[in-house]
Amino acid sequence: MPWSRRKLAPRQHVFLQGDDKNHVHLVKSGYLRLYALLSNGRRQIIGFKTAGDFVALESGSTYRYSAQAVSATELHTVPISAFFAVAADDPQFLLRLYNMVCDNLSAAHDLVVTIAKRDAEESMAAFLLDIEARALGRKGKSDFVSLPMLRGDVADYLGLTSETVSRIFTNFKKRGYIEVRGRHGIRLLNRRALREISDRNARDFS
Amino acid sequence: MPWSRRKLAPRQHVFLQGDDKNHVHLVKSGYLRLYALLSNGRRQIIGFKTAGDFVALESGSTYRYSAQAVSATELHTVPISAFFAVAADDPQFLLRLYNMVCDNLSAAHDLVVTIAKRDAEESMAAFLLDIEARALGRKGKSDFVSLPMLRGDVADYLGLTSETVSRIFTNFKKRGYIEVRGRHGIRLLNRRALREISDRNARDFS
DNA sequence: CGGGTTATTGAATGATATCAACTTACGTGG
DNA sequence: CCACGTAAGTTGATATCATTCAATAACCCG
Repeated sequence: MPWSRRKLAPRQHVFLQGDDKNHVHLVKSGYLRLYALLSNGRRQIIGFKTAGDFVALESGSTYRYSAQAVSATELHTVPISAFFAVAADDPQFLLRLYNMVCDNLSAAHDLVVTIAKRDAEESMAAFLLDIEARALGRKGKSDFVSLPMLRGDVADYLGLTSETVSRIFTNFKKRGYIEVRGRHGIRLLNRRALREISDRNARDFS
Repeated sequence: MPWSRRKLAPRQHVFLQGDDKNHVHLVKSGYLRLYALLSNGRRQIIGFKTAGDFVALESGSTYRYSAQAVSATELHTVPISAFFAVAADDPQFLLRLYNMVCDNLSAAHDLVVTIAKRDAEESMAAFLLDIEARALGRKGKSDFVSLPMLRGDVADYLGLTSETVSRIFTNFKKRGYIEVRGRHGIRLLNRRALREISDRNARDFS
């Protein structure tokens, strides 16, 4: 399968919402944000992609969202025709793609659940636990996790404002649940407490 | 492919979150709600399914959400092993499944966007337009559309409360945007206005 | 070290949840 | 077929929490 390498600087776009979809992308290193620009000008981030993740597996002839580098990012790009030509000949491969999209679907459902919590603290706690769990596949436990995205990215992902995100970071710090190092380093000190917040009932009987 | 027919009364479950996933389902008539029960007891509806829709195409060995009949529903049920045996032998069929899951993924993204609007009126306007568009495939224009689900379902779908949903219905009625007949009939009288609400900027410069 | 971007903090506003009372719709059985 | 009873929906008052606007502080790149 033919592919080409591509390097992106922060803020550079892989593609824009509405572009003709001619390629599928595989992230080799770095970090991407996928986002939709709403007609009202707001931005909804629908996911982040990191090394090993495929981008644009969905059907449709145009991209439904934009993909932009958060930090310096390398990716491999494959013409979509070649990609699906291989897939059509190799049911095994197609099945793997199928499962990847299924995983994306589950992730989207999780995002719905996280957003709809309607309590900023709950959403944030769930987000931090999720980010750490995803990173834990690579690193050792109880270590600092990299948070490459900006506060505004977290906000646009969870449906909050960057101020609220900032306030909750501060609040979690004060309560000793997390430790923050610089802008992009975070370490969870009290996962249990975060899990309780993430799971707590809005109408609490305490 | 072997399949069996199944009839469900309102409130009856097709399956529960956490059950072993042994079957795939195809809705023949009626209406289903798919929902996740959160650890805090709240319910997040992640989608509704109607005639022609497949349920449980996702990967994974257990159901990640529950499926329950809203109104009397008929469906065809296929053992998952048989289903994927056929799919593995028939790349054409597998590709169609792939595209269906992709559509589900897009729908989930749309839901994220709708919820994250964070303005109840915007979410509701988008919801009504979406419901009508989906139903319009079958019926003539400017007609009453069936809204089989309850107010509480809409609320749990959009991340609101049933009271808020109710208030907005009333409000849209008063403004002449919609007409409501009984509990389950609705007709959009002013799509343009609804679209403007759905698309309006929170920080409006008017 | 300096400039610009990003993040934090504060005060006030406003939208939606909550709690509670009341009304309507609808299916069931008489 | 009508009356009734229950579940669903509506409406109102209040409280809460996130947003908004604004000012300051920290970070990071050259």
